Amino acid sequence: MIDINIMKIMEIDTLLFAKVIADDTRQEIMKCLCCVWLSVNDVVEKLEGKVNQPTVSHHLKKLEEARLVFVREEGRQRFYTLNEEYLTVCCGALISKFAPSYSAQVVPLDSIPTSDA
Amino acid sequence: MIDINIMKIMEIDTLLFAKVIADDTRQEIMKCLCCVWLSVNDVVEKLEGKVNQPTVSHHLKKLEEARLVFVREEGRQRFYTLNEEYLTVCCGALISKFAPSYSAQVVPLDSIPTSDA
DNA sequence: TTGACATATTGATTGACATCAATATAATGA
DNA sequence: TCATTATATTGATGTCAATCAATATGTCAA
Repeated sequence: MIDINIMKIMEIDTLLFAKVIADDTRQEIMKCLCCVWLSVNDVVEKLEGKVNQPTVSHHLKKLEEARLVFVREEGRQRFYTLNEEYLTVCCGALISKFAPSYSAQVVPLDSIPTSDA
Repeated sequence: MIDINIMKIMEIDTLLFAKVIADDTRQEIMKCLCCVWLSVNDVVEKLEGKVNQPTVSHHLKKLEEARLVFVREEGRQRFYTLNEEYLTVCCGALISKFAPSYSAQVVPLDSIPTSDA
């Protein structure tokens, strides 16, 4: 059980995770999507003209590919929300990879999501 | 006491942190510097021709600016090691910012380093 | 002081990617 | 069916950053 989870956290692509969160606009979008479901246009409006719709779609796609958001389709709209749990697991993977001394006290081994999205 | 630490974790620039770790070569260097002190040339050799010395110096500078490595000068050599604690704190800052629901169980509030490097 | 070594800096090149305008696709209502 | 709305895709452009060769800076030994 624990072994499986340790294996899973090892498989996490810390480079992909880092690259996806290493963008200002993307971090702003993540902040918007924390704890709430928003449509693409909701996000565009929340960013108040900083970027326009295709750019937001582009970033949401990146976040989706990195499993950092959940998507729910509803008619012609797509609602997104942040996958806080997976984000936490990725941070745990970073610590487990680069700060093994702090791994034990930090990584929540029993909250790792399964692969079937 | 806890308040001060919470304040500190809030001040952490999660965008800078993400950008610095969002590079393959830099992650390899970080892996090399985990738990050991290495000189610049030691790192160059460990990377076995992947990049050359100026590139390694460049990356080490970035890591130093982001407080992710400690430096010790010794004669004409400079030894580096990964700052595992600060890396852990940065991960905690990410979680506290983007996954507040998981913040409590993950962030090690009492292991935040002081500003005087 | 001079030569060898260790690291940092500079300038040029290149590739990756964020952004936008324009357009395509898809769903809904009249 | 047609117009409208919501989102995605495409192609072009510009910017940033990784990399390297060459060189500078700083340290040690003889």
